[in-house]
Amino acid sequence: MDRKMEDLSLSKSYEPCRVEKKWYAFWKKQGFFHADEQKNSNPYSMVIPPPNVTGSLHMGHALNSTLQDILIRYKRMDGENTLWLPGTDHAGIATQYVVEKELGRQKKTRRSLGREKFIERIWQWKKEHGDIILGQLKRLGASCDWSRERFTMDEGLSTAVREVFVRLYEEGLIYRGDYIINWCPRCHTALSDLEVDYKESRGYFYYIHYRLTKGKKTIVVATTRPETMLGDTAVAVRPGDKRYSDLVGKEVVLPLTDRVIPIIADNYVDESFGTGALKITPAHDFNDFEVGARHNLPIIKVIDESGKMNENAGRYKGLDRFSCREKIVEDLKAQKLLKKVERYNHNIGYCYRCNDVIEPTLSKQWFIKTAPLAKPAIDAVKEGRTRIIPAVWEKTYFEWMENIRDWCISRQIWWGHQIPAWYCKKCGEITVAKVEPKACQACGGNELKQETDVLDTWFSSALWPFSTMGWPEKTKELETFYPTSVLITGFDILFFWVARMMMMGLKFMGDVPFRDVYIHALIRDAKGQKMSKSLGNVIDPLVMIEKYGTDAFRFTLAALAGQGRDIRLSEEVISGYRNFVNKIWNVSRFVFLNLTDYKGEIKTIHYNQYSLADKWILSRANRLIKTVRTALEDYRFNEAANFIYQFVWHEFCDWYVEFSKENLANTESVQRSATQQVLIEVLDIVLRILHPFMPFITEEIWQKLPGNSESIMISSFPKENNIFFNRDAEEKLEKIKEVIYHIRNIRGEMHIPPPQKVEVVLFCDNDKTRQLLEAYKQYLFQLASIKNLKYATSKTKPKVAATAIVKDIEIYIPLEGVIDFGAEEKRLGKEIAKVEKELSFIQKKLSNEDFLNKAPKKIVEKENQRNQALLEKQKKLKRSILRIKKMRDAS
RNA sequence: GGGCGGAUAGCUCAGUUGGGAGAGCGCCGGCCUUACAAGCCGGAUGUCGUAGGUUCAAGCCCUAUUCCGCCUACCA
Repeated sequence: MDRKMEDLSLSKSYEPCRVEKKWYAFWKKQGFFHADEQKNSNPYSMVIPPPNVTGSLHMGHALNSTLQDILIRYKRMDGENTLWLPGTDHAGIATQYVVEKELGRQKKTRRSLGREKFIERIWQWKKEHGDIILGQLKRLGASCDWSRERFTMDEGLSTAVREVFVRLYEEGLIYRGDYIINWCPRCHTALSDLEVDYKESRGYFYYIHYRLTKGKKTIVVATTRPETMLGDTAVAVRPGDKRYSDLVGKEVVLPLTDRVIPIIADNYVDESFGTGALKITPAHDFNDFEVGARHNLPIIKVIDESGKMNENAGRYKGLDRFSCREKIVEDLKAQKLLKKVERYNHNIGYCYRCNDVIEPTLSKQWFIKTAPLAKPAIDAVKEGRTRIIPAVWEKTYFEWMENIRDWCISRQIWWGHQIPAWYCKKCGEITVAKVEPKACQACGGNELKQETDVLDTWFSSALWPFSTMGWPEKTKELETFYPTSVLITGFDILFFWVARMMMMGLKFMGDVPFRDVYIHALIRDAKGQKMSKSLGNVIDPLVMIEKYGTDAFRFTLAALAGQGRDIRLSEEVISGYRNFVNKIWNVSRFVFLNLTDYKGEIKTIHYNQYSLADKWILSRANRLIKTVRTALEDYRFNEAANFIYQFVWHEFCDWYVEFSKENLANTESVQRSATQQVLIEVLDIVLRILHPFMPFITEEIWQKLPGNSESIMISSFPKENNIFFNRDAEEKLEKIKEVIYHIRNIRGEMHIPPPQKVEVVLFCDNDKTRQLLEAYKQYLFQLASIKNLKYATSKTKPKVAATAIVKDIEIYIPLEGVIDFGAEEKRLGKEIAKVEKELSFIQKKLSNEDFLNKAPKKIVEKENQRNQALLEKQKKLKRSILRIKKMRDAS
C-alpha cells in the first residue's frame, strides 16, 4: 500500500473526541456493523438487554454494553458471523409516568386527553426522545447492527405478543380471575411480586379487643393495620391452642361495626406470635386470602383503587387508608377496646416505581400459570444447554424457578400491549384472538368490548430473543442466529427477564434462547454504595467519556469487571487508565518516528537474524495472545485487560522499546530493519488485541501502520503462532534484565543520579553466560547507565565495590571515593536477611522426612535446587559484606 | 426465617486444579535519559477476619465463629 511519509507520524497528543466521531461514522458507513443472515460461517449472536426507552445511559448500561461490544468485536475479528441486535423497551409504567408528568405541566391529565390521544402522545414522545440512549450507546462505540433495531411496541413484536398470548390462553396457561395482587394506589395498577420492594419500616402493633357475641369475654387480636379490620371476616387461632380451644366456633362482634364474624382454627396461625389470635382480612392480605379460601369466608374489600376507604367501610368511607388508621385507633380507644400499642418494626412493600405503599387487594387480573413453563427452563440449565456464568447464580435461578408463583401479567395502565381479549356485552363470555373478532365465540353476539388492561412490559421482553428476529414468521434470521450465543446482563433482572426468556424461548422456539448467560457485577461508588441520584454519588458515563475518552472509560470497566464481585468505580481509576491510553499513543509515536526509512521490503529478514530482544518480545506477544483468548472465551474480561496492560506497559514499552533504541541506532543495518519489522509486528498485535477494548485509538493508529488495509475492525484477531514461542530467548533475556535491574538497584540505593555513569565489573565462570553478557553488553551500557564494563577473574575482583548476585553472575560496581560504606552494608544486610528468611523456610521443609517421602519428586527436586542457589548467594553476599565492613573499619 | 457472597499491603482489588504472597493507586528517594513528567528509575509495606481440623505442605480444602454486603421470604 502506498502511503505518504507524513502519514507515518502521529500528532503530539491524542484527541479522543475528534477521532471517535470520525471512526464511528466510518464504520457505520462501511456497513461493518451489519450482520448477514445468509452467511454460512459460524454464527455468533447476542441481543442487547433493551434499555428503557425513557432511559439515559448510566454506569450499568455502560458496563453491560462495553462487555457485549468487547465480545462481539472479538468474535467479528475472529471470523464469526456476528449479530448484535439493539433496541429499546417500551417500559410501560415508567414511560407513562414520564409523559403524564409532562402533561401535568400543561395542566392536563391522561384522562382529560382520553386513551387514544394519550397513546398518540406517548408515541410522539418516543419519536422525539426515544433514541437518546441509543445515541449514547454509539458514543460508547457499540457495534450493534442498527439496521435491525427493534422496539417492544413495534408491529412485528406486537404480533409476537398476541401470538403468544393466544396460544397460552388456548392451552389454558393464561387465565383470568379474582385474586389478591399487589396494587399500587398511586400508579393505579397491579404489580407482579417482583415489582414490590420490601423495606423495614417503623410501625405499631395494636392489640384490639373483639367482644364475643355471648358473655362479656373478649378475644384480643394484634395487628399492624387496624384499618383493615373493617374488612375482617373471621378471627383465627391455632387448632389445639388451649387458650382459645373453647372459643373456636363461637362468634365475635367486629368492633366499630355491627358485623358478626366467626372464630376459626387454622394451622397458618402461629400461637407464639402476638396474642395467638389473628384477624382475617381476605381482601387485603395474601395469607388471609388463603385462609379465607380454606374456610369459605366472605371477602370484603374496604380500600379502593386510590387507597381510600370505600362504601364497605361505613362511616370511614372516603378516608385515606392512613388517616383511617388513626381514626380507628382513636375510636377504639374511646370505646376502651384498644388494649395496648407497641412499637413494632416490620417490612412493608413499596412500589418499585413510585415508592408508594403497596396495598394487597382483591382484584380481577390475568395470570400465567408458570409451573409448566418453569420445569423445562430448570432442566435446560441442569442439563447444561444453557450455562449460567458465574455458576453461583445457577443456584439462585433454581431457587426461584422451583418456587415460582403464577405471574400477574395485567396492568391497569394505557401504555403497552392491550390484552387481546374481548368481552361480549350479551353473554359476558371472553373471546381471545390474534385479530379483533367480529363476533362472540360463545353466543355470536357482535357487541364486543376489548379488555382495557395492558400486558406487563416483561411479557414482551420475555419474547425479545426471537420476536426481534421476526417470529412467528419462520425467518432466515431465526434459523441463523437463534439460539443466541450469549446474554450479558446484571443479576438484578435474572428473574424479571432471564428466567422468563428461558420459559418463553423453550415454549415457543423449542430451544433455549441463549447458550450462555454471563452475569456481571453491579457498579458502586468508591465507598461501595449503590449509585443513586438521591445520594448524589452518580458518575455519569458520558461525562467520563467527554473527559477521558471512550477508550479509557471502556478499558477501565473491562479491567474492573471481575467475576462475582461488585465494582467500585471512581474517577481516579478512569484517569489512571487514561494514562494507559496515552502510553499506547506515545509508544506508537515512537514506532512511527523510527519508520521514516521503512520501505516495507523487510519481510525477507529471517527469524534467525532477529536479535535476542526481538525473539523475546515476539515470544511474549504470542503468549499474550494465548492468555487473552482464553480469558475472553471464559468471560474473564478483567484478566484479559490486565494481561494486555502488563504486556504493553511493562514488557513492550519498558523493555523492548528501550532495547530497540540500540538496534535502531545502526542505520542501514539488518538490526535496524529487523527491529523496525518487529516494532510494527508487535504494535500491530497490540492494536488488534486491544481493539475490542479500545476501538477508537486502535483504529486511529492502525490506519497509519504500514501494510494495513480497510479497517482494524474487520482485520483478524491475533492468533498465536507456535514458531514464535521461544523459551530459550525468554530465559536469556530475563537474565539480561536481571543484571540491569541489579545495577539500577545499587545505583538507586546509593543515590547515584542517572547522568552519572558507573563502571561495572562482572565475574562469571560460566562461558555461555559470559558470551551472552558480552553479546548484549550494549544493553547494559544503555539501560543501566554504565560507562565501562570489565570482566574479573577470581583474583581480580574489585575490593571496594557494591555487589549483587544474579544466578551465576557476580556484579561489582567499584565506587572508590564515591561509595557510602554504611549504605552498602545496610543494603547487603537487607539482601542477606531476605535470602536467609527464604533459606530457613526451605530448610525446614528439606529436613522434614515426611516431605521428602511424600511430596512429589518434582517438588523436592525444585526445593533442593533453590536451596543450593540460595546457599551460594548467601555465601557470596556474606563475603561482600565482610569486605565492606573491613573497608569501613580501615577508612 | 432461608440462601449466597466478601473479609489478602494505607486504599481498591487479583490470586483457576493445595507446593516460592501480587497489581494499580497512594507513600518515600532520585531523575526533564530526544515516545510519553498523564513520564522514567529505585524503595518501603502483609500473624491472607478469628479459632480449630485435614495434609509432608493451606490465602486456597473441611468445621465452627465474628463482622460487612446482597438476594429471597413477608409472623399478623
